[in-house]
Amino acid sequence: MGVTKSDLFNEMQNELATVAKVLAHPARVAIIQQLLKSNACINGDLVQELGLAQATISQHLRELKSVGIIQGTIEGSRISYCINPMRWTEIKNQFNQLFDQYPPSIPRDCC
Amino acid sequence: MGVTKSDLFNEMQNELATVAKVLAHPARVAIIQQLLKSNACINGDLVQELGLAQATISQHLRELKSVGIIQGTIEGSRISYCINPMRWTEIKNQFNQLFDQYPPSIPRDCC
DNA sequence: TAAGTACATTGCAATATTACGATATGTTTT
DNA sequence: AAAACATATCGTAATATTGCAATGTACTTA
Repeated sequence: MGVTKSDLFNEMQNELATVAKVLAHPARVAIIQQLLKSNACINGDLVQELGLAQATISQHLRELKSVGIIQGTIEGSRISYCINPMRWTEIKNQFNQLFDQYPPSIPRDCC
Repeated sequence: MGVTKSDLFNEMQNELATVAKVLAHPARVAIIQQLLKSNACINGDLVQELGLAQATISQHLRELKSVGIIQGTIEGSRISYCINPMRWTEIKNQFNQLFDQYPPSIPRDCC
């Protein structure tokens, strides 16, 4: 196996899981935080900052791009990465839609 | 490989990634939503609700428990699962600490 | 245009995840 | 105590992820 049965779940559940998967690696969290921190848009200086090989960083960047949370613009021979503001807000809201479901308005008697 | 170099990253990054990994499966999102929805604390009725085998659900429950987001209490021969309120808030805050870093107070000129 | 720089992609080895049948453990009912 | 439940754990097959060296692609500078 090793393959998720995504047809069993609704779109919200699958989408949230997909985004969470992208955040589910410390290198990718670190990359995001670098982009947040750096005044100028950081590119492959990430290879210096984090201690991973260039190929590995590139792979992580691709996954971050795959859910649209970051975007890259070609800047001569370099590539400038940064947060995609629209998508950032969307993702933030997606998570908060889940997180704000608790505590429920009607109290529960459980546990 | 297949093994994350977690020593390269700080605690916040590793912890957020660990929690995100637990949310990174639609079945686990679905389980959480069932626990949120059900007035009484749902147990292995989850096997009925979601279309997965009992062993699979049990495995997902264990992962949710591993980060403390849910807790189970033995109720006779059954087990009653529910959200752990403290941990829920902690996790919500962890994510929002990241999410609220954007947009930055000082505007950026990038992209 | 050749050499250098920056980044992406490919290919591969090590490890992790997903799913489930089978089985173990513990509880309740008969 | 035996049978019937409820849940956890084990073992295993299929697939996914992580990391990197090697290589490809594209721009820049000499």
